[in-house]
Amino acid sequence: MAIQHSLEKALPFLLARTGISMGQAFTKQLLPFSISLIEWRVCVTIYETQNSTLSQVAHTCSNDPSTLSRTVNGLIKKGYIKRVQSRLDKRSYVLNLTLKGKQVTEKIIPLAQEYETKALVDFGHEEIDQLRSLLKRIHNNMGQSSISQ
Amino acid sequence: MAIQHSLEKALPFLLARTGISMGQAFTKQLLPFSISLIEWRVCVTIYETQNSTLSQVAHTCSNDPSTLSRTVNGLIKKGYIKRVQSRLDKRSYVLNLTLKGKQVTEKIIPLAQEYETKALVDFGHEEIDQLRSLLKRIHNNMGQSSISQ
DNA sequence: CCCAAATACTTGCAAATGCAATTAAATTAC
DNA sequence: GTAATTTAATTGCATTTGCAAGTATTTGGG
Repeated sequence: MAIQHSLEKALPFLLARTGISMGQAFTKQLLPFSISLIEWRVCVTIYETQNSTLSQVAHTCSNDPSTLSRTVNGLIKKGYIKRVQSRLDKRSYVLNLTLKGKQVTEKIIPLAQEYETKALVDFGHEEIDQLRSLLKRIHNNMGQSSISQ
Repeated sequence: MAIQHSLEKALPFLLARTGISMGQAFTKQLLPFSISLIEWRVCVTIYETQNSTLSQVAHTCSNDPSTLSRTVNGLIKKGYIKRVQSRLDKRSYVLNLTLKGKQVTEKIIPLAQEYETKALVDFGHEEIDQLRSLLKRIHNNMGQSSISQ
């Protein structure tokens, strides 16, 4: 007899596939802007938290620094980001959007908000707030505890 | 002045990074079993829903069929899965676990449950249920509405 | 003060990924 | 019944990814 287990109840599974499908759908929205999903995430992260370093962005986005290093290089080539060596820690480079990068980001933000509204079309405000808070708690659990090592 | 926007409130972002970090953490748990995260997902999907076809598994996991085609080939080589052409629709192949595949899957299931428990350490039962239901609703919204096209 | 360990970032390289094109079969329209 | 369209799966190919190794810098212990 089969072990009692259900994918429909397995949260890591539900989370992963919801994240993947949202990502795929939003990637299509980004097509006209010639910006990839990960580039968008980096831009909006820096937009929000100025003077970020690469490792801070990597932590925020849960991506590998090596991946983001290349992403940032691409964004610098596109003229969206400027990178300056930190005076406090010469191993790090402080990242900021250029005017051009800021303009692109601000053009996409409303799109992202509209997209989110559609994805959560039948959700009430309290539900959205609760979902946010649950996700943040999980992310915290992941960062601290032994499970991520 | 900056547009009003916060990553900490953007659900697609929160979802993506939570899914990514959970995936990364569980990948490490799988290391001793020499099975990748996506292989595990395929196995447990087939474990639960016997006689699945590739496209059904792809839909369940929100992965590209071409990716899963290769994953399934690998799992067949490992002797975890058997693939038989469907009599009803000769374009499809019916997938099932072999005994060996079933044994491996059943060995990992408790680990996955334990892992989930750790990730949700400070969550009550109702919170977990609610999170599940919210995620499923989003996944539904994604599948149906115009946003995924 | 100095050496060992840790951290920030980059790069090489092999593996994974996803889009596009292909083949084969089933479905729909006429 | 046949032609056109859709669907299932695979494969080629270019891109992306992430681990491991390497360099540079900082931190901590003795």
